[in-house]
Amino acid sequence: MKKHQTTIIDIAKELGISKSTVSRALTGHPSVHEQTRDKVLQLANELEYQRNMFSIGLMKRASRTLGIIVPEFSRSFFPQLIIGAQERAKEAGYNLIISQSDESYETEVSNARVMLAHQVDGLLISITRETNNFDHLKLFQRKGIPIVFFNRVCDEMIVPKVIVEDYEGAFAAVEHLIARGKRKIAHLSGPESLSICKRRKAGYTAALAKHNIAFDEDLVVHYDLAINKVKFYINYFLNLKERPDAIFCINDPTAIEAIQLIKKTGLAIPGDIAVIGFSNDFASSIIEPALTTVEQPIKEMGRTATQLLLDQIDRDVANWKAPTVVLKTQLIVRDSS
Amino acid sequence: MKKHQTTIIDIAKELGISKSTVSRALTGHPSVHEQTRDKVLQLANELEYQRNMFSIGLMKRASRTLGIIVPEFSRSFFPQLIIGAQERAKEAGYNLIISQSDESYETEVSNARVMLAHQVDGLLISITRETNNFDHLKLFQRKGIPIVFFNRVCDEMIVPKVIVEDYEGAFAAVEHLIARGKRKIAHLSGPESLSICKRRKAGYTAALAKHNIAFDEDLVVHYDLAINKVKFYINYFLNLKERPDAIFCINDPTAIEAIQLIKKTGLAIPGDIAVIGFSNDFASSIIEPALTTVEQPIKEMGRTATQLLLDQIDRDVANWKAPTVVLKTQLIVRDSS
DNA sequence: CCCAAATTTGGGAACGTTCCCAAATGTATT
DNA sequence: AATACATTTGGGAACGTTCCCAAATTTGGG
Repeated sequence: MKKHQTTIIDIAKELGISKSTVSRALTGHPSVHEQTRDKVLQLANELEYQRNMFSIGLMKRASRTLGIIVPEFSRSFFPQLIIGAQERAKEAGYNLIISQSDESYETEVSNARVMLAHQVDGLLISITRETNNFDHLKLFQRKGIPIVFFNRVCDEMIVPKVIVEDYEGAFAAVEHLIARGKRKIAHLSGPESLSICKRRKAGYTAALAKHNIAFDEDLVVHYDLAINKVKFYINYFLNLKERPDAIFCINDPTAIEAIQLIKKTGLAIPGDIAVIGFSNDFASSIIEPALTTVEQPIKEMGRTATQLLLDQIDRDVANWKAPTVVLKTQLIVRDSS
Repeated sequence: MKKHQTTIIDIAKELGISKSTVSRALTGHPSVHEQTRDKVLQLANELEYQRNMFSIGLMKRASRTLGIIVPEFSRSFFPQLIIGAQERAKEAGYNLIISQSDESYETEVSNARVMLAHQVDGLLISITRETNNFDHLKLFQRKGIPIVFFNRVCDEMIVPKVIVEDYEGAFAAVEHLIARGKRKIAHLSGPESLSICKRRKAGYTAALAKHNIAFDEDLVVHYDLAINKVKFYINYFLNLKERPDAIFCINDPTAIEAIQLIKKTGLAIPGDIAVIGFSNDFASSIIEPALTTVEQPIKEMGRTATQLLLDQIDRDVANWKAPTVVLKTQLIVRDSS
């Protein structure tokens, strides 16, 4: 099935010169006669010559390939982020291998192995909601392959990270709810292990404190981000003796689900209950009432993370302070609050 | 920066055996003494040995990697499809390299080159709305690398294809509108070059014919799928002397945009104008009124396309009839019709 | 016209693995 | 004990490229 691939040796033989010269001509090495170069280039083109990544990779011990592992694909957040990462990688002459861990720790570990097998020059990763053990990533460090975390980061590893102003965004969202007269503000958060959840919760708490609203433990619940479980927690809120008058949700898909559930009960949004999300997904402007949310620069996050990775690859200094870049967020006020 | 990678030679030296034996132990070759195998496996594990894809690829002239090129990432359709493809690839022990052409012909060509450079064993592709020249894909055929088209296929190339019942789906959608009493049914289609558009339009035309409704050329327009241009064509429809009483849109994002625009004018959906989409995206059930649409088995399409590709890779018979698999569609009736 | 310097080319090792063939070792059969 | 045969191992070529060093060729200045 697979035909013979034309190699530099084919070209060399055909032109009666050595493979070294062909190689030089093809890679644009300066010390090769112009006529020779032209002949080589033309013949290469004619024979549809294609450089063999394997032999090059073997020689250079580098693949000019970056890997990215994201937890999921089904909402718009990560695909958008990947576009940004891919753009930057391409600009720098790198390819990007994409894989998704499906929110499963095991798949993440397996994906990491694949990345290793593909000899990626660096890894971008946003961990799953389950990931508590980071051995598979520390392995990269031991092998000297740089890593950058984005969005969902690992606090215990000292590597560059890109996050957004989760704290500030959450703070602004909750303060906005307070300004709207809401006082019993609930927070439907994600897994406590995820740092984004911790930071958003901290912003929520701080906003309440600033306005002298007592923190009520019953009004904060954590769930595992499985979209079909939103119903359970919304029902819990709605059936509390003192029903909350606003819900700050950990992300937009959760908030959208919440809005749909609340609407079914006949309660008015935002009159009876206001809802706020986080991330400004595409669907958020479509639902009625349109969702108030905290916008984050998604594509930018992909680009920045990739840049930090490239920085590490170029650098050969071992000990430099791994930066944590924090990108701005912005509150988008719509009809749900 | 990059540390020394442990190789089979390191292991061989350490154990005082030959690299051949190590290789055999690692690949599970039967003719190696059990004790030797165990020793090798244990040391490999200890040294965090990782097989080098480059040398293996070089030897075997196969990468056990498939490539997939999709036109875009921003809506849920292609990401979902990729999940299906990735599942099937993984099951078969293949990795998947993903890239998106951003609806640009040039990027598609460039992506194809990257796939070639990565020595993919096969390529899955859905072409951009611009692609009219297929030289970059015929090159794969000449090199003996199998291709499978899905969703947006190329008619002139004889390779396996996976599509859905576009004709039947469109037929059912239009017939449903007619059953609802609609008679002036418009069709907002995509680029005429795309076969899906041709087929859906044929279904539309046939449904009209079956019910003795005259085909009105003014009621069919083609556009390039740039979402910000929907406005122009919807306005065109609304300002016709004989305003249509239904619009069959080429896909869900278009239909969603249409609904939003029509709502702004104060016209009732579906009373004044019914709207139907195609594909059943996530956002379609969220918008109000919820969108009636033709559901297609997206993940299944990804799986099937991958299977067809694997079939070709395994097969060494040169001339076999390239199959075109047609997957079922199903009309989902909601509130917009 | 010759020598030195600059330009251009060729030869061959190296990258890490697989795989074939031959060699070595072990086991059974007569 | 000798032969045949099965099991296990080692040696080395091959995959396609890069890169170093040396060889060949051209160029230029005196």
